[in-house]
Amino acid sequence: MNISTASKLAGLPVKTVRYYADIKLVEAASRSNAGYRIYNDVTVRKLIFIRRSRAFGFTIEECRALLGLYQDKNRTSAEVKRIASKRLEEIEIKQRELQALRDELKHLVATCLGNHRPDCPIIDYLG
Amino acid sequence: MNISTASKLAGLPVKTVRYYADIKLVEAASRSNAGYRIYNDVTVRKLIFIRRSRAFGFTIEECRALLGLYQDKNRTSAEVKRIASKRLEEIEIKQRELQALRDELKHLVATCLGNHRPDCPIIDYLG
DNA sequence: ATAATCTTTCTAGTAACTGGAAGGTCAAGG
DNA sequence: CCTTGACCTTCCAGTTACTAGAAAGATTAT
Repeated sequence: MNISTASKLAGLPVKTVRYYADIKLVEAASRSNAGYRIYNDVTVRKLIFIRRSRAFGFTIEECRALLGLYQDKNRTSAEVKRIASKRLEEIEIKQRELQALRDELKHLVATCLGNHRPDCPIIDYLG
Repeated sequence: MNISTASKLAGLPVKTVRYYADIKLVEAASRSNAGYRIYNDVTVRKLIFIRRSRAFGFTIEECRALLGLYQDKNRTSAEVKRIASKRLEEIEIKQRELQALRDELKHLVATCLGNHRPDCPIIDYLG
């Protein structure tokens, strides 16, 4: 399987697939005579795992840890839960920040007349 | 006023103050005989404006636009409102994404026993 | 005079890719 | 056999918004 096939199966851009091998997040693919990368199902499965972990906002380093656990048959679910809980907490903090931001900005936008005059509560607030 | 004083008044790190001049977000400060940057209140005011705009998540380029409007006595509040509304919409999109993510991750974390055994619904889901 | 605390410039690193150039390979059609 | 187009390779640079650190000069306090 060439890189573009693997990339389609994994749902990742070709460049990203190469990149993940460059940073050793997945093992380097073997090569054809011409030097083309050859992919197998196991690596594709890992790429999918990474894509989904990334979609959850796990950093590459967290993905590396999760991937280690994914492959480690001696892992404990407690380890996995710890990483996921940490991420969950980060998400919830971000949510509260965004909510505060939104409320304030929404208020400003609502107050601004948005007409041809220069008076603007948004600018007044920021300045 | 030296850079560290300006930096304290603006609530920004010294490095950041220099950086904002490097990218011409604010005008370059004048210099003392020894080559030290000398700051005035007007620039400090702009730095504060930028800091607050950044805290709202406006990008540097958006700050540049807002700063232009901030200084432009012929601006219309409609222009400002447009930029702020766009940012508001981005925030709300991000909020919906985060909410979906949180719900899913929270469910996974709740389902995971988090014990010494390897069985883990989080890993199962990701893989 | 000396030490501590500024300040300067410069380079390079961060996260996680992405874009593009220059060139080699492969399969299909004429 | 040749060409065309789609693939593949490597390498370098750019993105965002700073931040870290080094080497060296200036200022201030004791």
